[in-house]
Amino acid sequence: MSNKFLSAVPSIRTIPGVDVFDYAIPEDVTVAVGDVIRVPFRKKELPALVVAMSETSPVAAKAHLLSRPDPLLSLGPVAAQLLFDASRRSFTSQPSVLLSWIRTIPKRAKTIPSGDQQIHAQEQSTPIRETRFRVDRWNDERGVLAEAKKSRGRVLILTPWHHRADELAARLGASVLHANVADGAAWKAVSTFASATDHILIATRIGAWLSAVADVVLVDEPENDDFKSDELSPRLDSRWLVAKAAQLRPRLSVIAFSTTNRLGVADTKQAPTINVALSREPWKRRWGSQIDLLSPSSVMQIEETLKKNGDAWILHPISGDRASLACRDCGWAAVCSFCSFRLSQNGRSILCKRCGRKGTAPDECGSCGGMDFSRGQPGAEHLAKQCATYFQSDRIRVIDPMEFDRLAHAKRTTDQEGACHAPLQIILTDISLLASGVEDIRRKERLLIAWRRVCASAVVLQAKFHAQGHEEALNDCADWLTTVGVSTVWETELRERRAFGYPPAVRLAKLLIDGSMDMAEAIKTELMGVLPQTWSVEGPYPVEYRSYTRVPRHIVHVKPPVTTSEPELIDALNPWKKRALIDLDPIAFFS
DNA sequence: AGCACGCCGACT
DNA sequence: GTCGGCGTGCTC
Repeated sequence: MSNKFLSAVPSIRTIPGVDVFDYAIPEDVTVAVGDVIRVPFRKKELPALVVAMSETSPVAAKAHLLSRPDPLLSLGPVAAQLLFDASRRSFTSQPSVLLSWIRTIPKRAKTIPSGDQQIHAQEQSTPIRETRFRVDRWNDERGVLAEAKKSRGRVLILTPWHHRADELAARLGASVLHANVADGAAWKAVSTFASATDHILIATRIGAWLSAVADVVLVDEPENDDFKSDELSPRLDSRWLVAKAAQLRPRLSVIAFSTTNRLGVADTKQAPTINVALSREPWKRRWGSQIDLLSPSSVMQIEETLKKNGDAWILHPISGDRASLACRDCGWAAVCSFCSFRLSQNGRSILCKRCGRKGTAPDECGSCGGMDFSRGQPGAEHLAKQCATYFQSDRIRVIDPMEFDRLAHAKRTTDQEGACHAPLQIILTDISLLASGVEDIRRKERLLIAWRRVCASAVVLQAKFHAQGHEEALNDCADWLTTVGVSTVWETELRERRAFGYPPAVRLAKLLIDGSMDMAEAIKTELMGVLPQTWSVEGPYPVEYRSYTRVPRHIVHVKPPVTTSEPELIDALNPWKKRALIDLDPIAFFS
């Protein structure tokens, strides 16, 4: 009765350091590294990824015997390596990372027929590795759709938002994977993709790890910071996963599709010029309009469009009724009880835009007892009510940028199906709102990217675009639509970041420490004692806007020289992963 | 004896 | 990070 052993990473949340568990298997059973199996764990059965095989085990005495470890899926050794690297990079345990990849597997999931060898890479000509800059990333003759149809093998398309994934999947007749896909369907998407020879899967960032088994990865808008997870999700960047998979698999093709090149990446002067039918109008103190947020000229343009049986979309980047729930008398602002983000209001209900939790608006100010919450800026709901009363038309809609993106994609599809081309007028209430909620140092970068994204959609929709806002921002934004304009802004931005010591001009790692200032100071002192003299350590900076119920949080900045490699940085910070959440600055995509 | 609660170490 | 084993202490 001789046994051998396999080492597996179970799909479960564990603390850093609890990574791999050994199980005994009969000598004559074959299991491969990268196979997904079920293992007993405590009182449960969990999905697990086989990461190593061995003849002996240091924990042989307590290793359970798996008499029939039938693989449910074979992902190949690269998946195991990618899991290891992703875990190191995110300073979280391998099981926790795997849990974000494979949540639950249906009870009745089929096992792979024994002896059925998976093919993990197609015979391919030279792989493609490039970023393409396009006004219309999807429909361009060398855009996402064309490339997806042309590609052979397993094609993984990554896109930032659910609605885009659904839209793309519908257009390509392909399967889809995102957070709203139910467990059973998600497993089906993953297992079908991993075991198919020719298949297209559209996924949001949660499917980025599948680049471990894909033949071609197409990335829609990798420059988009919305990709980056907030502090509640695993600290993994899908761009990083794709780049790492590409590094591990020389035959993998990766094509990224962008409208704007990222700040600080080598490919300057590549952002395409966007020829949008643009008019601009600076805010005036009193423009005597019937509608709060629209100038008389905007109102007129809408009326003309409606007269021609056209549609008017008012882009107002504040969703809900009010920008935030803030007291007029004392300035107190309601914050989410879970994540402490400022809450926005929509009628009587409140919404946290960071964690998505909903609730009912408080009756009175939590600080002074006042009842007037009108201090926040009017939101889209508020504006929509005014517009409905004034224009008396159902061809007018008030939308935020996310909804705009969704509508733009939907309308493009119906237009292509031969519907009539009614004229479309888009009004942007205030350009600077496109970058609201962004820290100062990155505001211009975000504004430029968001602005170009909106304008590119307007071009694709063949719409007329009217932008309101402060004079200064409006003056600049026309230049941002040109190749030269973007490159000029990026140059000045980089100079500024250099002056203020901000990424991407410097490397920056953030340690988020939950605890008192003293505790954060202590960690800073430790860091300074251990890290090389050439690295600077700054802070701790207290994090504001945290509710009383939560422990205070402090941030320490670690700035190694720009020449420091990623593995060096990871190794240096690794000892602190149990006492701090560690964020490395996002990497450049194929720089 | 039967059960609720909470602490603390182990999970293979 | 959970889970669950086990000790404590309260109730029937």
